[in-house]
Amino acid sequence: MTIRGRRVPGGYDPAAFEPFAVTVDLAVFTVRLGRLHVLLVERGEEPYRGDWALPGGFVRPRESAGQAARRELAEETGLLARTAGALHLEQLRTYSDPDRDPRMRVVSVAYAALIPDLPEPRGGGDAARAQWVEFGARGPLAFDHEHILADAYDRVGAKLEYTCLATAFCPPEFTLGELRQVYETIWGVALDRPNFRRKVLTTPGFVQALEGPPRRTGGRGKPAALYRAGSATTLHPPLLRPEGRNA
Amino acid sequence: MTIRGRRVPGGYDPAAFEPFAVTVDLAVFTVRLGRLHVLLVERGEEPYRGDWALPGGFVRPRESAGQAARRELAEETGLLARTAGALHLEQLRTYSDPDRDPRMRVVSVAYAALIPDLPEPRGGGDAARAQWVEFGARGPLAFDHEHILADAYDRVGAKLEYTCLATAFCPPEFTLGELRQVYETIWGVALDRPNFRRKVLTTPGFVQALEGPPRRTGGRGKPAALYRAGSATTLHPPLLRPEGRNA
DNA sequence: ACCTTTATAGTCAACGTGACCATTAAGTGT
DNA sequence: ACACTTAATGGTCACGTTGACTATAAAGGT
Repeated sequence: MTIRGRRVPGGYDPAAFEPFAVTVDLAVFTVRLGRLHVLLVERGEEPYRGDWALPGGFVRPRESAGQAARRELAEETGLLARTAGALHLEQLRTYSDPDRDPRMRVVSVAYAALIPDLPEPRGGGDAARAQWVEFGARGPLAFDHEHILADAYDRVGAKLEYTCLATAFCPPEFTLGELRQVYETIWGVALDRPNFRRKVLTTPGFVQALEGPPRRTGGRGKPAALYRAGSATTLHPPLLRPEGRNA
Repeated sequence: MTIRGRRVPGGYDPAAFEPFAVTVDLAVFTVRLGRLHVLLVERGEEPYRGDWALPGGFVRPRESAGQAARRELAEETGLLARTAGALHLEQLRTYSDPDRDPRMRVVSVAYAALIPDLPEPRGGGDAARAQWVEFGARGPLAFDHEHILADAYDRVGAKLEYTCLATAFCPPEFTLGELRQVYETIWGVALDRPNFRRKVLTTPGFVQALEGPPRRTGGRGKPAALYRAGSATTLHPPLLRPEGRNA
């Protein structure tokens, strides 16, 4: 069978059905002032006009979902231009409930992104306003974005345990206190300072000490040594969160 | 804007583009005779006619990708009818490279399925033949299925470490030796028998001892006690594979 | 000066794990 | 009948990691 000059699988004609739209949705996280924030846009149209939603948009005919995610993030927030490579972007999973969008059949590939607390987002394009909203302090989100965001949060929390992902929330140079605060903020627990330090420093490749004598203060207290993210990506053994189980 | 009686997002008309097709691809694993096997179908049409491919098919307009995965698995193999709930099905990730299918734009949601070595698959529908093929002993697969299968294998191997997933490969009643063989087969390593036993039995909810005096032999050696899968889904602490790092 | 805050150094016991060894209970081969 | 093989099961022991905790150092605030 041939449709629009392309062969399609026998016995099944996709053009006979109503077309699928494919979108990407982004759960962009950052840690700001010791609190987890999510990047949200305010919807300017129906349905869900005025509600918060995850940034995202349609995948174009000649790009992959990952490319679409990067493009949308740049378009709607201007983040990519400033942070360059200092960005962790990871595919979460795909949401395909037939009724997840009341207008038409939309299959959405969700991504989670982690960035340091440097940039200030700016709204643009379809998204009237893009803002950092504190996680947990927001009304219900449009579509199934509440569900997506919850999944993204679970994934990020879990990946902190066995990967070096936490450094993605930190600027290029950071103190161990800042790194620890990432864990404490996302997990919502207090970690023992000396134990955390020991764990991080004895894990090869997690962080890399900056030799220069420069030290920096976070406000009060003794100045801390500076570190950079190391070359390792996974933690062996993992840094498990205390007591509470994740599932 | 209204298309086919449905409102579509302003400024972007999905019908103006060539439509996306959405498919599911399945990486179905089982452990048979101490070796990992994958369920593959032989392609009956171009492109890749005669090559092996992962079972899968189009997502229909009124079903989710997960429902499509279950339906395709049943249609192409008849597995679901026999194994009922004894099946672990998990979304892997979505593959969306624009050129992954030479015929048209196809976005595929990949799933991994784990089943015990009970059923015998039967080809049907589009799939001429569905067969268990030993993992690693096969020619290149069609499309990007080689890539999908490799990702699925990595995921399964990793999840054995921190979940109770291994029991999904076992029949309802199994011995600790059979459970251990699942790990050894997929990880490709030998595990210390007493240590494995201790780990499994001291992890609450991993397995549940069957009180009846029934014992069973796997051929030679002392008969082993039988167990059922427990209620736990995650392993704390994890059962890490020896030495070699996964990444 | 004294307190608060944070970083850093170190100790100690509990726990989990890997490496072993020993025993039990079946089948196999002579 | 006997030794040999195989696999399950029971147990020990040393080591490494971790959680809890104490102590010291270096900054700012009052």
